[in-house]
Amino acid sequence: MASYTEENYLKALYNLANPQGEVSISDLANSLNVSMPTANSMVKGLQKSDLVLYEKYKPVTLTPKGKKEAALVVRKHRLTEMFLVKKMGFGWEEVHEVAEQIEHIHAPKFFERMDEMLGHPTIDPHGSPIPDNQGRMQEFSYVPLSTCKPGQSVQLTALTNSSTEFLEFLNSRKLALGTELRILSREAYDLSVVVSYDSHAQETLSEKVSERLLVRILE
Amino acid sequence: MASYTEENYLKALYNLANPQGEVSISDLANSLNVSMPTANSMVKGLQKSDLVLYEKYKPVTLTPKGKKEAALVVRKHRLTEMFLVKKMGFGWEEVHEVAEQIEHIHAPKFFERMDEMLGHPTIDPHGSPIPDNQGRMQEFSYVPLSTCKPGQSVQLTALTNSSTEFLEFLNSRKLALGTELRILSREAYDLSVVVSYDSHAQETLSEKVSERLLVRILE
DNA sequence: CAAATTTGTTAGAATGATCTAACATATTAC
DNA sequence: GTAATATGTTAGATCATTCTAACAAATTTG
Repeated sequence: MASYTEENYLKALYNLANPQGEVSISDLANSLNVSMPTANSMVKGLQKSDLVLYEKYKPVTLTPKGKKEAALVVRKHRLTEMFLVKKMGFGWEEVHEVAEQIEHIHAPKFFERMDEMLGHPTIDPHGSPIPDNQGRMQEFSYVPLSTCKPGQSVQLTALTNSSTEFLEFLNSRKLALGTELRILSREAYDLSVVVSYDSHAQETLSEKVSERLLVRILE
Repeated sequence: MASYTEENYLKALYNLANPQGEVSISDLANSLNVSMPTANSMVKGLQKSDLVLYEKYKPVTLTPKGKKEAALVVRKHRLTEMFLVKKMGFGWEEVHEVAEQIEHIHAPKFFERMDEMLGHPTIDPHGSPIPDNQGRMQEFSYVPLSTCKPGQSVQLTALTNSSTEFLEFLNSRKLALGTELRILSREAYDLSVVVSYDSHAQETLSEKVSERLLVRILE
């Protein structure tokens, strides 16, 4: 069984994977705040346990076994976030650190009960999909707000970044998952997007923000 | 801040302490399923952090600082057990293993919310007291079993006499500190008390014995 | 394409938590 | 009050996870 540390490596590999499923040693080291030699030697260990594929000077890939283990950790993380928000009155911006710890608890029944109490949710409070108990993830077709055109109506469904600062920014603008936006215009000079929603008749979102907001196109 | 492992040592010392607060290295090692040299070297480390008092060949004692840290871990453990039973539908017999893990989570708000949702409980599902958020344990007033009334549930908590014979008598009846007793009846002619506990459906304790058993009334 | 930069690897060491073997001290029992 | 037993300590090793320093390969850039 993977250690606490190994679980964190698996999760990072899962989250950092490019469309080919590859992660560089430097991205891995960076994301876990460890040195490259550390990441390198841990990857060799994960390879011995058949959790990753790895060749010198090549990027790392999760094996099916590693991917499933990683997905189950992610499942525990996202179920926990949902539980904290829906059942324990936490704000969505403050659940990440706690979930980072609880995701390593080994107690299937604990997470099964969360799942039942939440009615088997498929997305977490930030709109990220929750893998099922076999580690399978449902597919979504989200697009970044930055790729949408004026005149379109879209619904905010997920985020590519869940940093506290970003969530606090969204709170300050009363933007939440599920909010419906109408795209008024896109400024050519700085690529910012002007939208209206609810009581906000006109709100300008910078390119940086609009790239991180994933939306479902309504019309 | 104490590591996961150190927290387990502190908790064991807290739970194993005799009335003088002392714990032998062998009891400590035994309770944690580690070798004596391991316990010995960990204790030296805890001493460096001012969490225990220790002299070669002498029993170990928690410092006030160590005792407070230990009590806060115990608090998290017992609050968690209560939460699992009352809010998540667990049976009281299956919560221990999960609580052993969750007690090490560092997230004050998580446990504060549990505490609020449970209405600030003072005992856990097994009848053990829950230390407050300053690590203080409520004091219980012990009464002799001989003064209790039929129908009451009590927990054996202390003895007025610790002679070998008395302890051996208690051992022979599988009576230990912490055992919960239900008082079935009191015989008028010899003042003996009939109790049930664990697998002992019915056990008669003489007046002499029941005067020497100090119990905490549970209900 | 050669130089500069980035990325990755090896070697060697440190720390925390654990072990076994061997020895020392305390306690118990005759 | 010795001898036997139980308890405690030291020394030395191992394993997981981490580091820095030095070197090697791959990629980017002029």
